[in-house]
Amino acid sequence: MPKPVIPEEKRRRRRPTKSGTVLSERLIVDAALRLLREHGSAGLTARRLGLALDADPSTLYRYFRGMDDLTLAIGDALIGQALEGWTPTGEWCEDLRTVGLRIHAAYVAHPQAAVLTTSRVTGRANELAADETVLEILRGAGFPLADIVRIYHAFIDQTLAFAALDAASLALPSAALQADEEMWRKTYARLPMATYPRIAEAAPLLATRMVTSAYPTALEMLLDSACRYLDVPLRGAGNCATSHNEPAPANGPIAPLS
Amino acid sequence: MPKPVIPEEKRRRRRPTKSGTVLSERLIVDAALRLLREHGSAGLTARRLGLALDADPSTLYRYFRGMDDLTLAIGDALIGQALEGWTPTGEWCEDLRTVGLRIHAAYVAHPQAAVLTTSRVTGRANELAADETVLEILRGAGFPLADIVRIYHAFIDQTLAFAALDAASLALPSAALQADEEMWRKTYARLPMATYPRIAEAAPLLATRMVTSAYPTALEMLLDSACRYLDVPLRGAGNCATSHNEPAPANGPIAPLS
DNA sequence: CCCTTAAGGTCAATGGCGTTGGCATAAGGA
DNA sequence: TCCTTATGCCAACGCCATTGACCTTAAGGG
Repeated sequence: MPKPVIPEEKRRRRRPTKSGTVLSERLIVDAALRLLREHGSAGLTARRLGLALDADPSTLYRYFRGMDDLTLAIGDALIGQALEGWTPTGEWCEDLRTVGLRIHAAYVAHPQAAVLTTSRVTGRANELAADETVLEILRGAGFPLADIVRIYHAFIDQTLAFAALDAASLALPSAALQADEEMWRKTYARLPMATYPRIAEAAPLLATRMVTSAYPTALEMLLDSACRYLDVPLRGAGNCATSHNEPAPANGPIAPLS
Repeated sequence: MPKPVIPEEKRRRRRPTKSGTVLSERLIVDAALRLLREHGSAGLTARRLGLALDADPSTLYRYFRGMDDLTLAIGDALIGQALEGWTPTGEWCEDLRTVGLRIHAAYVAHPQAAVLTTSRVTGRANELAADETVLEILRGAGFPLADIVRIYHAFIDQTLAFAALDAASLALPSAALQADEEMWRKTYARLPMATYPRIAEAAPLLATRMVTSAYPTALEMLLDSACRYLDVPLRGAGNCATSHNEPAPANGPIAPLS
């Protein structure tokens, strides 16, 4: 067992644990999700997981290379849930909206798990299926390939990015979460009009809006831009005063600015 | 020291550490940023920080309530860097673009630190100043207050969300990072046309695009939607087939869907 | 139906982590 | 110069992930 690679699902299930249950990847992932919900995103520990499964912590290393490998398996499960049972209607705008909201909702439904997995790229089946779906929807809308890829990129990363952000808020220990929410009601609401005039005048609206997710709004703006672009590919009159013909001018690399 | 609240910046600096240096919040935060860059986002530990400062780990608790408090201070520093030295031009669209790209860049320049702080709300001075700035820009554009708040919310959360997502990629151990990038070139590029036709046809474009940040594209689409909305507040003909009059219809709460 | 074999459990130990209580000492006001 | 106390240090506690050695028992051939 120094570094004995873990056998795949082709394992001939063998010994039950001392309490009688027979382990499996599925069983472990489910237990992990339960632990995450109950103890927070930092509450998934090998010891606790062993305790929850009535098995020794070291047993987990028969199923996963380490805790990181386990989190990838958890992420795969979440993606799978997102589009489970959904079928496209053919209305590209509606379909894109639904897919976005579903993926976002699936992650946000398991915030503590989402925090650990949102930014990981697994290349597994469920992830591929989701990508294929989005590309297919955009193709059906009639975009040229270059625009399909541009919009796909913005759409999927925006969805994952908001999922991660919103999940992170929800995954905070409840004390910190309440503190954050009350920040908008108390701190921000009582800022002096003299030094923070714009925050002060917007405070009531901010207090109600900032405690919700901005994803629906941002998604709608993205869809809006794509819709209008389908009619008028290049920006006509009445746009931003600044001039640039490409809707997505320069995509910098993710960038080691140091 | 059971729970001896930490005195504020009104501390009369006193003893130097045994190696002669006199500690300060600034010094500690800088050292923390250095550690994060060198050892990754999980590499900031009290022990290592103590080592880097030639001070006992427990000394840090004279300056911060705990490691969490320290991360908030780090986040504050990042926000401060983002808008340092910038002044608005008066062109709202350009200003909004610049502010967005600057905040995004500031976080992405310290990916390992950004991972820890992007989703936290501190309510400190630098954060407040940034919020005030964005609201002021939108007000100057002529939006009514309700729209100011709507767009502000989408803009700031989108910026932070992408910053977090992109930072998370960069903060991965370099081995995992290369693996992710090659995933698009190898795994995705060689998927069978039969089962994944859309991915297959888009593969070359995906390979070059997916390894960059989608933030510039998404930001441009948001600005595009806002710009056009300023001219035509309610959606006219030629929009999405699905009907809804509000650009941002239902903002769900961040949502315990359980 | 028994016997071998190795898969898959358990145990114990290692080294790292955040955090805290007690103690020592030097800085700065008097 | 002396006293107070802010601020540093030390040692210890109870977590954590991971690993190597050992043991138990089910699987599957004979």
